[in-house]
Amino acid sequence: MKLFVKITPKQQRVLDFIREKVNKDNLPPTIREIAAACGFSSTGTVRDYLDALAKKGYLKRGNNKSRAIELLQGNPQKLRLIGAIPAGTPNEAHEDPSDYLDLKQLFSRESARGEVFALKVKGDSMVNAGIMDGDIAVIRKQPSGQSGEIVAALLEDNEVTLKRLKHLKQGAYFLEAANENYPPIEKEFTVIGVLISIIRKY
Amino acid sequence: MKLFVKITPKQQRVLDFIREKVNKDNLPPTIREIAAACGFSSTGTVRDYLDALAKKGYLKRGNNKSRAIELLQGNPQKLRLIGAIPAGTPNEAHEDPSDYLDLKQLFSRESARGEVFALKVKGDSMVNAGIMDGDIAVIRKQPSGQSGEIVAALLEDNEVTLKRLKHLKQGAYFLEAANENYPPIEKEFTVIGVLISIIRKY
DNA sequence: TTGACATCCACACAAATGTGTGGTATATAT
DNA sequence: ATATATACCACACATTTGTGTGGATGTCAA
Repeated sequence: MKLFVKITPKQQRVLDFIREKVNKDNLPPTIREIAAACGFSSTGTVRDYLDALAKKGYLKRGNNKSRAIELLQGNPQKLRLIGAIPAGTPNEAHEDPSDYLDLKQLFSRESARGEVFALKVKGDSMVNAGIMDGDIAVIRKQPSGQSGEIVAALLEDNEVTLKRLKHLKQGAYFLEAANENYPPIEKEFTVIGVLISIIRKY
Repeated sequence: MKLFVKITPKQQRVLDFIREKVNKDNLPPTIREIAAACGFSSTGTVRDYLDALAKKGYLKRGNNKSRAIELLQGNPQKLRLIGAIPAGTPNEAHEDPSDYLDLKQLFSRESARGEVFALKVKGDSMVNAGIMDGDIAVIRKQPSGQSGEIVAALLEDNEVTLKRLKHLKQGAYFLEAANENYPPIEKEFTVIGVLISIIRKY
């Protein structure tokens, strides 16, 4: 899949119409609606445009489904997800669903059950785990965690903290920071959930 | 059109399925897709449900148009966002709208200003900036960046890398890793965008 | 000159799709 | 009693819709 493929003015016009329809009606147009709007007399022409735009990564098409046009750029819900560019042939258009990051689906399963909340991280006690001051930690609510998992825990003073949970042989637990300047917490604490995601905004 | 009309459990089930489809695929379902999902053997049954839900103001229907179902009572996908010093346990409900993280709006502003894409981070060259192997970097496409900003850059060998951009006095630039094991990159490179967010899933 | 790409067309066809008609049954309110 | 709403079904039908096939022309790089 090529990265930044230029789009021709005519392709831009087709794309603009689709975007306009989606924004206005919340419903992508059919092939014939595009043809009528852009002045094409053949459905095949529109199909060629859609295939070209899909190949360039501007939209995604469904198979044999009406109106199955999904915009990928200028649409914050779904982002193109690229890995390291393989040196050689970077121009295949493969329909790998893992090529896209769907923001709506990021936590859809968990949040549908209503057991997810977000926690703003304060301090640098987890910097060595890549968790920085100001990060947003997404937590799935649950009363315990496995050893090594990063959990949100409620301390005695009603403060919520993010630490790595460690099990001891005797069934005891403690909380370990990912920063040598912070001592482990062995006092009483309650696990309120496990970390499932970190979101940071710059 | 009446609002706040009660709907029956079965109507709720149909509505939930539509909402799920719209959130997941950005495409409303067809009548027959609803029938299959909700266990109806007749398309007429679904039409009756859609008419009932439309009459109650929960959705709007188009005429003779496929998938023309427009939800009128949306569900913003929001997460409770609590700070590090909560006034109580996160189980308590305090309904401040600023206490919610709206996933749909996470990158709406940035994507309005330009194209946004996601890049899967490879390697540990930015660990000291809290960016780890496997993280998803959200990049706003732009051809340059300010000194100190973390940018995605295209190297000579067509590899995309994430580094901190540094300006020199003479108008020259170089890329600096956030890991002392990696030397700065002063060879030819092209900035393709600036980092606006990091997303990590556990 | 070959190939890839862009830019169009016409027409056919199967499948998908919304709608229409005519039922059955239960419950509830007027 | 009558009307209204809910909750289904089967089947037919006309359209809508995406796709397939087979062209055409031109540009541009290798």
